[in-house]
Amino acid sequence: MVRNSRDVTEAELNVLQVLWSQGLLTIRGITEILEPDRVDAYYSTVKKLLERLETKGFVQREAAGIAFIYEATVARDDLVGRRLQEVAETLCEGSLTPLLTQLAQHHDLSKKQQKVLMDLIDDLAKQAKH
Amino acid sequence: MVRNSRDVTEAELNVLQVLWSQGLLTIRGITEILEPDRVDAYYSTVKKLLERLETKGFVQREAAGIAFIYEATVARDDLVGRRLQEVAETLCEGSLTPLLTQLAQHHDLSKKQQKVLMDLIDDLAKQAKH
DNA sequence: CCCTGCCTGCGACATTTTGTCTCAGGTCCA
DNA sequence: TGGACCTGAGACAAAATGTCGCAGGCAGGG
Repeated sequence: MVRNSRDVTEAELNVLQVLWSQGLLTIRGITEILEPDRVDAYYSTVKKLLERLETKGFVQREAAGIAFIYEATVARDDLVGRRLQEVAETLCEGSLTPLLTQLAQHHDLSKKQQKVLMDLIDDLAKQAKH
Repeated sequence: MVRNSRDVTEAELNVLQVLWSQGLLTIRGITEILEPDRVDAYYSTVKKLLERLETKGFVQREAAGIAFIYEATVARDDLVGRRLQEVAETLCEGSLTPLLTQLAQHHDLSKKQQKVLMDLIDDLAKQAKH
């Protein structure tokens, strides 16, 4: 019963977003962006969040004077990729085709775009079958 | 701090998978497929899982003689769609384009297929900009 | 030289979520 | 009438999450 523990939790993601948009930051820097009105209390929270992110390998830090400076080691797109992969594995035995199909049908693509996508999917299907 | 509570948990998904592949089933039926060796104990677990799935609207039941018969009300692809949507909202401000990009780059598509996809993505980008 | 402010490591907590089960009470049939 | 099987309601333990507190170190200003 190994728990699923999602890659990044909600609160952790907030921290990551800040790092993605601001680049390198100290704990305090991040905290001031996330909770400017209660930096004191929230500081520890951010610290813990970063600690967890680091053990998961999503951020790294580097000494800078008295403090540490944190930096994201995954890009937003990496995370997107991971999650897609996870969806594929959890629901589609690892195949990505169903994801493409979903994207093709579910959303605001023009008829033509849908056709392009569906053709590509057919293509993939053949390729897999071969 | 409204918790995220994923659509369907691991254990719940197992139940759903059975329903997807077998169609209509009673609690016992599902249990016998999932844990044939300990039906007695696991029966209650499946019952609870179905109960939760029902409140989430992912299965429905119908009286059938003395018992209830359960049926999935979401298809696997629906779930795929939901999860993709969630990824898009959580990481891409709702845009699906990054997901397509990820799919295009990340995986075993031929050069030609990649090109097709990327063109489609460009297309989408233009369309959005206009 | 000492105080204050900021930083760090380490751990505590309260809540929820999840997965598992137990119980008490009905129903149906051999 | 005794099982065998169902159901509703709820108890639990473990783990995940989000929040903080505390003690100790370094560094510059008064």
